[in-house]
Amino acid sequence: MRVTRFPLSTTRETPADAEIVSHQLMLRAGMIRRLSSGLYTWLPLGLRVLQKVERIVREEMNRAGALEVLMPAVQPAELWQESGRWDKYGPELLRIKDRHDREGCFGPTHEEVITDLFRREIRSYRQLPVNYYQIQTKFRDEIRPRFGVMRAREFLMKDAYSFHLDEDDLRAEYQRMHEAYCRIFQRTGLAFRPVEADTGAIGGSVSHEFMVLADSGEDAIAVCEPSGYAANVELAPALPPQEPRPAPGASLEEVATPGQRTIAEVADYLGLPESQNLKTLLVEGSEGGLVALLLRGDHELNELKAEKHPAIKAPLTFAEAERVERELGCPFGSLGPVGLEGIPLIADHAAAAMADFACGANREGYHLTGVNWGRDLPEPETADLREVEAGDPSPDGEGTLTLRRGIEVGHIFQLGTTYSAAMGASVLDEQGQERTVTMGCYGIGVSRVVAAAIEQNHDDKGICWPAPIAPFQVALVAIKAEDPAVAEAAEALYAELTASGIDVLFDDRDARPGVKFADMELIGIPHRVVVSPRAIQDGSVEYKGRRDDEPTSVPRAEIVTWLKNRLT
RNA sequence: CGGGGUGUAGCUCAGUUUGGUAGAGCACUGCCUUCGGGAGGCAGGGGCCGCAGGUUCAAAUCCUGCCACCCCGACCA
Repeated sequence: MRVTRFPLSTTRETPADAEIVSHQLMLRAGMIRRLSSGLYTWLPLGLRVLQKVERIVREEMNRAGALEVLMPAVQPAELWQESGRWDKYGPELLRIKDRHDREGCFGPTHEEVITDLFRREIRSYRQLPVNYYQIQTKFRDEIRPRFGVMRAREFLMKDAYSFHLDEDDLRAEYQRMHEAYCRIFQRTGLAFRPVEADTGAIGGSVSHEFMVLADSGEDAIAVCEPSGYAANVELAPALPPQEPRPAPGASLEEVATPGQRTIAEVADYLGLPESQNLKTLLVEGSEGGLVALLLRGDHELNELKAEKHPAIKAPLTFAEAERVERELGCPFGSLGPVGLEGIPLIADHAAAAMADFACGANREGYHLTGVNWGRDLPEPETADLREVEAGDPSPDGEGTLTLRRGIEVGHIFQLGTTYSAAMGASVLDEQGQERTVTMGCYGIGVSRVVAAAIEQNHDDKGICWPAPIAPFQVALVAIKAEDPAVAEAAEALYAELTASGIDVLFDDRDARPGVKFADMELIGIPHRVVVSPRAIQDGSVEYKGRRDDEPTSVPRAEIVTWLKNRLT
């Protein structure tokens, strides 16, 4: 491809509203353009990368035995009513009406459609297992789209759905998909990590996310390097403290703490560490009353853990300040578990292990100190409620956790029978008995992979594409192209490289060298070859890898082999 | 949905306080010079100053309403 036939539309200046580096570089390199909030056009350069990722995904899914289909992006409401998600799914679901007033939606995911397809097409256990996938545009009406294609409303996703007669077969397929995903992300050249994950709204039991490690990632993950344990922090269990609770040493006292509300303020005022303060959070219970959640002052509530507790209403809802004032007569900052009549207490394991602690006195401007479980108030019910922290023991008992950030590029689920049961997807088994099938589902955010790759591979000059997903393999730059000898040499080399199957971007523009170099580096082409008068003189060309510091002189006769050795 | 902010050339932004002929840099077009790290000169093209009302002799600028976008939070997962 010649640059004179492939407008680059690179910019030197960084667009003002792009926050993260991948978004900035995708705009500056001319890969994408925003049409509207969360909606992006892929320009030719960006599309090339997107399609490379798509191709790797497709090849590995096919290799793993999955079958490609293509389902409609627009789906009828009936199917969603059948699965029960028409009412459950929030405003993220873009609902639409056609001219006949029939309701439908633009698909954010395709469990319903695929389950419907399955029940119409597959009759016998002998046709199982089967795994259908598609690569297709999804729409989720994100409340706050941001970071370019990283969290867009419309995006390209590979989604796969497998069907099985029993759980064992599902687990085997799940494992195969797990391996296929590892191959896919390895091939894209990304540093990634599979982590245990929550199943969320999709439902199901077992689930893993594939995280590309990046500081800009929106998810936090807990990792234990020695043992290999890795999980999304929202899921990672915090183990109860090993040491037994110290015996009470102080007596209960009420002290005035005027104006002190937050844990930090109270701890500072009382001269105690935050870990000696008890944090009391009031949330709505599943029966309509309030429930008090108790945490050590320096710990954070894990909302997902909380809302999975049977006594707590899901989604987690904090008590309103007004209601607390009315029912308890004090503000949030003065809440404590002592004497909270009629409100169940649930203490985090670490909170239950505290002794001689401080907490609110349920009276504005006062706190209690020297509080002890079992003496000043009953032993509480305990649960794992807190967010894990760096340095916590790993849940598998080996080593300690570190926290890292990641970008979720893939998510696989063992769904079970949630959809097949609701929608009557079954087959006849060996005995001629009708059996509800069990399902798995497997997603990859294809467009997000592109952004994640940039987050992980860039420098101050621009993108440094991993070779397998680079828009072009080689940049060929002619310097002093108006010199007939240079033009001729560059044309000849371009023809030769193209003929040997190398994907070349030939910068044949009448531009200064600095402009060409800067553009080729910004758009991140992995290999660069320069043809110049000075090199022609001694029968060589100049080679430089995108991450190399210095160029290398390579004999003209050897450059094609030289490149091929580096392309693989 | 709540709070904050911004809308002026394709992009990055001045100009708004104090009303008086719409600007700069980059990008774009032409010519000349230059040519191994985003060149220089000259000459150009490009604007419903987000939209709609209002005040005024006169509005990018003041007033009212609306819209869009961005950030933080909540929501969603």
